Parts: sequence; C-alpha cells; structure tokens
Amino acid sequence: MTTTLGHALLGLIAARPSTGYDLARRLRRPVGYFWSAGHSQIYPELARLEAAGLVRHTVITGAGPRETKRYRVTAAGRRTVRTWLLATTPDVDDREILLRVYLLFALSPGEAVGVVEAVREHHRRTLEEYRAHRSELDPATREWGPDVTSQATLDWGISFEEGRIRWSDDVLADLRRRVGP
Amino acid sequence: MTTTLGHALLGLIAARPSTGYDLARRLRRPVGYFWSAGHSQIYPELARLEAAGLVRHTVITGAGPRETKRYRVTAAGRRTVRTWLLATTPDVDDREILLRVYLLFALSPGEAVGVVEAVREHHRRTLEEYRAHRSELDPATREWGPDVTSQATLDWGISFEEGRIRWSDDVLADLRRRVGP
DNA sequence: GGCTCCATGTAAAACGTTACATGATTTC
DNA sequence: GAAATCATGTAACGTTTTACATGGAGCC
Repeated sequence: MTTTLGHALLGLIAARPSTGYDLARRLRRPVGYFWSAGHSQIYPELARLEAAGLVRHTVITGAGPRETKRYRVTAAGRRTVRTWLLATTPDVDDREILLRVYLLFALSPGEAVGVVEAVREHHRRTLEEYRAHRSELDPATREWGPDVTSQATLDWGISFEEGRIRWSDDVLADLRRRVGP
Repeated sequence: MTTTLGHALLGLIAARPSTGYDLARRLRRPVGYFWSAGHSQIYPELARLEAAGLVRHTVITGAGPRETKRYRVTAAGRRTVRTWLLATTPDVDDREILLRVYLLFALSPGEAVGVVEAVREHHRRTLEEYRAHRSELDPATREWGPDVTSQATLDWGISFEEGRIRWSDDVLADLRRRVGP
C-alpha cells in the first residue's frame, strides 16, 4: 500500500520533523541525486501518510499564504520504515538501493548489515549476467559498428557493478566496526 | 516531436531491420540494461514513426495470429537519429547517455568524439557538484545516524562519476585511434 | 496437457512532470 | 522595483507499467 515515495518521506521525517516544502528541497538536493520528486507529488502523499496514521502534523507560524504544517513520524510510521528496510532482497530496483542505504539510520548497524548484504548480492548477480553476456560477444570485432558500441556500454555496466560491490564492501566494513569487537 | 523511445527504435532498426517483437526482446536484453520499454509502448511508437516517414514496413511470413511486420529505416529516419546524436549536450539525462553511446555507430568515429566529449563534460560537472557538497559535510561525524548514511551515498556518487569519466576517456581513446593518424 | 516462443494490438491504472493559483517577507 | 525564498495545494498532461485479448508451432 505504501509507495516508495511514501517510505522516502517517512524516513526523511524520521530523521527530523519537516514541512512539505522542506521535504521538497531535500528531494532535490542531496536526496535528488538518486531519488527525486516534485512538490505536487509530495503534498498529496503526506495527506495519505497522515490518513494511514504514519505521520501527524501540527500547524506552526510560517511565511506562506496557507497554513505551515510540520510533520512528525508516529510509532506506526517508524515501524513501517523499519519493516520496509528489513525486507530488502537482492531483486530490489537499482534506483531504490541508494534510497534504502540513505535511510539505514532507522535501523541499528547490526540490522543494516543484512540490508547491505542483499544489495551486494544484487550487484554480484548482475555482474555475473553482464560477464556471461560479454563472453558471448566476439572479442575480435575491430570494425566500427554496432558491435563496438555495444561492447562499450557492456564494459561500462561491468565496471559499474564492480564499483558497487567494492562500495558495498566498504559500507559493510564500516557497519561491522560499529557493531563492535 | 520524436521521443527518446522513438530514437532508440530508429537506431535499433538502423542497425538491422526488425519486427516489433524483436525490438521488444532487445529492449529487455541487452539494451534494457540501461533503457527498457514494453511492447505496449513499442507498437504504437512504430506506427507513429511510420506515419512520420522515418520507417517503413513490409509484411513477412511469421508465426503470430496477426501479420508479421518487418521494419526498415528510411533515409529521413537515418538523418533523424544522426541529428539527435549530434545534438548531445552536457545536460543530457543520465539514463539516456548509455543509449546514445550504444547508437553511436550511426555516426563516424570522428563525429562520435564530440558526443562522448559532451558526456564526459556532464560527468565532470556533476562530480564537481558532489565534491562541493561533500566538503560542506562534517568529516568528523562518528555517531551512527543520518549523517553517516548520507556520506555513504555521496561517496558512491563521487566514485560513480569518477568511473564514468575514466570510461569516457577509454571510449575517446578508442575513437581517436579509429579516426586514424 | 501444459509451457514457452513467436507476434501484434488495445485499455486501464499508476506514476511523474509541468502549469496554474496565491501571497508575505527578505535580499539585491 | 524585481527576484528569490518560504509555503501549500489542484489540474492537466505525458510517460510507463500491467492487464486483457488472440492463436499457432514445437517441446517435455
């Protein structure tokens, strides 16, 4: 029922109580680097989250022509984000991965380990697929044409997945240090 | 007027005459690794491309319950892809970049150089922005919380852009070798 | 007998972007 | 005096995904 945008907002509000305007700003920079949304999506979604009892607002004094609303996450809302994060599996959408890592603070470092392990597994599988596809291609292609540009994009894919695996390992090492000795 | 999907189809048909079904298959693997589309988008788009005189079909004998249509690109269609590729600027959408590189075979290696230079410039700018944002963050953050996970995602962004720049340089080196001495 | 591959098309639902609407306060 | 920032909401439009619809050939 709750969408990815809903979870994103829930996580951001859990980090600190916010107005819709503030959320829109954060969903441009820095969250927008990997997951963006316009204010016309955000305001209706906040209303839906409130109807579901996951956030609650109080009216504060602000500058706009309408009431300024500050949203706080409820206990049910916090549980919803945690459940969503803990359900991370290797087939989670690529775009969504950075959002999940960004919101990992809602879990303990020990719980976060499992999430990042699923992320790593996703990239390991994809890398395997790309390598299999790469080995099917004729490596002797020297003529300028579709085969050359196709190889160039596949090579990018391979280096992308390798980079993601290295990054996952770095994040995992940091998390395990935090879990303690 | 012609959309990104339209250019993608035009480029794929230029590489080799195809049926809609065949295009749908290639838009899952390997093109779908970076740009995908379902058949319900493809068939109407092919009709639009044909109405615009950019492709033309001939009916061939096939297995389906309807007529099997093989599409070939027209001279106007070929010109359309070339113009689109040559108009690549540093603000082209990130998702679209790999599609453009994949379709570069429609240009000569000499013309392709300019396209990849624009791609490289796009990533150089984004990297600069990420680094500026990174330097604003407190590097002494040791407590587990939003600042730690936020740094983790920004670090990924930086390593992504660095990887793209290295890749652009590799592609450029290959293209320049092809342009000749 | 059921599954997958070939092969094309339409309809509905979901999602995302752009435009319309309003208006006070602060900065250049 | 013009522009940017704060601040919220709706409407229209465009794109994307999922579901409905049809049906023969070959494989297990």
